[in-house]
Order: sequence, then C-alpha cells, then structure tokens
Amino acid sequence: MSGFRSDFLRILAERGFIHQCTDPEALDALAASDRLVGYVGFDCTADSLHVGNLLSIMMLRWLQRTGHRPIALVGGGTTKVGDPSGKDESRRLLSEAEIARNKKGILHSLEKFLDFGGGGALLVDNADWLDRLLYIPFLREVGRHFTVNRMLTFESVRQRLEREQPLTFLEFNYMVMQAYDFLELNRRLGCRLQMGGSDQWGNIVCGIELARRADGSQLFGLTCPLLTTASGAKMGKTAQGAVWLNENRLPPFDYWQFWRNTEDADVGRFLRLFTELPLAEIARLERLQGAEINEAKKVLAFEATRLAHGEEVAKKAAAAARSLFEGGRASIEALPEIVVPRDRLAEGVPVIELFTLAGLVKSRGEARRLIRGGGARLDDRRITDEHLVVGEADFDSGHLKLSAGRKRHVLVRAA
RNA sequence: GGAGGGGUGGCCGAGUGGCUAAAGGCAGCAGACUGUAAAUCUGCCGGCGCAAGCCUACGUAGGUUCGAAUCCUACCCCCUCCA
Repeated sequence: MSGFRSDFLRILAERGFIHQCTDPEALDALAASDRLVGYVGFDCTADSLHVGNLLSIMMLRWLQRTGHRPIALVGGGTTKVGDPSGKDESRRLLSEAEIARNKKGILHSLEKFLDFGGGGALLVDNADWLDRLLYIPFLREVGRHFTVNRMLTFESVRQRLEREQPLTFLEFNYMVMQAYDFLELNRRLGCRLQMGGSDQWGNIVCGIELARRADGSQLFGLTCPLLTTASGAKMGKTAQGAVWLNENRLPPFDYWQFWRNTEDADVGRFLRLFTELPLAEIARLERLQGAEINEAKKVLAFEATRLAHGEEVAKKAAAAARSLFEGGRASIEALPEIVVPRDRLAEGVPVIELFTLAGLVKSRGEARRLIRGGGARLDDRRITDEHLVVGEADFDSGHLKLSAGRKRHVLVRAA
C-alpha cells in the first residue's frame, strides 16, 4: 500500500491513518495531479470536538498541508436527525439554539488545526441544503437511487433490527442524508473525497454510489481505524468523560497530561498519528526503552498540545508539569485555577469545600474520603484533618495549590 | 390473541418481608511499588453530616404491613415460546 505517488496518500499510509479506501490507485492519481477537495463530517452534538475526532481532523490537516482543500462539514441538518451508527439507542434531538452554539464551538476546535483563510479550508453546514429540501422532489431525485433491500444490509441498521430495538424512520434516513451531503458537496465545490472513522464506511460508500447513479461521477472514500489504547480501552475517554479539544471544556494542562500518560505500547503509534514529527525522529523516540520512553511521551504531549492549543500554551503546560513532577521552581501558572474572593477567605473556607469548588471531587463526601485515604494535599503537604479550614493567612503568596493524588492539581487564587 | 420469564446502583449481576445503601465482578478514585507507563497489592466507591442520624434509590403509580427491592393491584417497557 505504500507505493503511493501522491504526498497525501503516501503520508497517510506511512503514518497509519488508512483503514479502508475505495479505488486507491485512482484516488492516488487524482491527488498526484490535481488539487483535491475532501471533507469530513462532524456531528453537532457538543460545543467542542474531542480526541475521538482527532484522527479525522489530522487527515484534513494533512490534506491541506499537501496542497489540497479540506472541508469540514458540520451536521447542523443531520444533527436534527441523529446517526444510528453504533448507537444502540436513539440520540436525543437538539434544539436550533443548541445546534448554533455547538457549531461555534466546533469551529473553534477546528481553527487550531486548519487554515480557514481565503481559498483554504472551508466550513460548511449541511442545514444549508437539507433544510430546504422538498419531500417529493427529493424522493424523485435521490430516493429512487436507494433500495431498501440494500439499506437493510448496513451494519448500523442490521444491529438495531437484530436486537429488535426500534429504529425510527427518521434515523433510517440518516444515511440517505449523509449520502446526499456528499453529492451536494461534489456539485457545489467539486469535492471528490470523504473521510471519516471506520464506522462511517457504510455511509460514505452510500454517497459514492449515489453520485455515480445520479451524476455519473466517481467519488472516493477513505476511513481511518477505530482507535483503542493498547489495553483495549476506547481512545479519548477518561473518567471525566471525553478529552475535549476546547480549553473551556478541558484545561490545556489536563490535555497535556492526557498525552503524557499514554501507555508505553501506544507511544510510537500516537506520535505518528497525532504529531507531525518526521518519521525518522519518531522511530528514534520509539526505540527508547524503560524510563527513557518518558522523554518520548513528553514530546508527544508537547506536540499534541501545540497543535490543539498553540506553542505558548504547550510550553506552559510542559513547564507546569516539570515543576510539579520533577521538582524545580514553581512554574504553576498553567495549572487550572479557580478564584475565591478575599472576603470569603477572611471568614475561612473548609478545605472540603475548596476541593469541591475546584472540581477535584464531585461531592463533599468524596472530598472527605479523599482526605481519609491520604490523597489530598495543600501546597504539597498531605491533609490529615478533614475539618481543616483555610483562611487568608494561607494565601501569603496569593495562591494555594490543591492536589488530589499525584496528578490532579488546581490552583486557588485569592481575589 | 394465548402461555411463561424479566425490568436492581455508571455497566454486568446476586438478592424473594427486618441482619439491605443492597453480595460479587467490571469501570472509577486514592494509597503502596514504579518511570506521571503497564502489571500487582491495599483502601474507598449514593447525598448531607464530626457523629448519631437523616434523606434519596431496586420500571411507574397506588396498596398490605410495626417494617417492602422483596407481598398485592393497576399501568409501562423488554425477552422467550405458541397462534
């Protein structure tokens, strides 16, 4: 598979992005000779993208870097329907206002990775065409190219039917709409390629078939593997939920930490997928053994954070981690922080409450347990008294560091 | 339409009148060991409370009882077999 002539496919193949691809030779020839337009769809269910979307985002980024044009499609229209893929239950429907807010957040995520400047990447919303469709004309133009027989064979549909879980007609239409998106993007913007996770294969192929039947044009599909960690856990999920790309959802320091705590066995693979370091450099890092592999993890954390949050922020996160874990001066400015008014401090605030405010624990009871278990620290001193009250006197330096375990820290600032 | 089985904490899954905030497992959190890894071991793991205790919770709504996840009634949902 590595005999690709185009930079785009060669890089994706070398770095491990390619799971399945329709007609790779023809796509390669196209990418080698022309400016290719390709897209990925993101659904609109949250106001930030997360690490689970990162493979797709990186594919778009490489598309742009190798001289082609990436399109990010947000599913403002399809989100009103809900994708049955892989879900065993229907998604809840979102209101227009929620969708608008989510779109803004998604653009914020993407802007870090793609250049939306003139002639560059494009952000489109399929609501622009889906909202205006008329039922009868749509059925006549598009619906006639789909057979229900074929639709029933798709994995997402079959699963629902086999488990005898309800699949509404609304959801059943999801693949038709996604297929139509591809057709529409091809007609409007000359888009020839759709990429996505391997779970999107069926939907993508649907679009390719539709375009062939409706317009006689050849479109292409490319999917990336579904990522799991070496231990088999789903990539990008932690205890607190998804690993978000937007800083308002997840502090950059925590993002950095997420990558820093990668399992040994995943380091090489992740460096290839989630950074843009040269492969030779990655090969060198990957060969590090024992404790030395920590160097590779720091590089991974820095590079990944740089892409998502910028170089300055990545440096701060790295510095904060260094001071936290490797001693050295207090360079803790990148830690997540909360602000407590001075007059409240004057009255005295129970530590238990501080931990709850900082979001390090979910309830006061959990804070107590943390203290009893010896996992709570205040400026690196273990807290032994769960009734401890923090007052203004504890804030000579203007801030106080709360720690839950070795890895989770929040800075409390007096204001 | 008929017969039977079932809905329990984030998930799986025991529990058939008080000893049940509910066994066990998974996931999670913390501690120890390490390399901020993995594996292992220990503790914790509904909310409020210093505690005693109070509140919330075993599909939903009622009822029986001193006392119900457990018994009764109705309803909703799911599964298996038959027509």
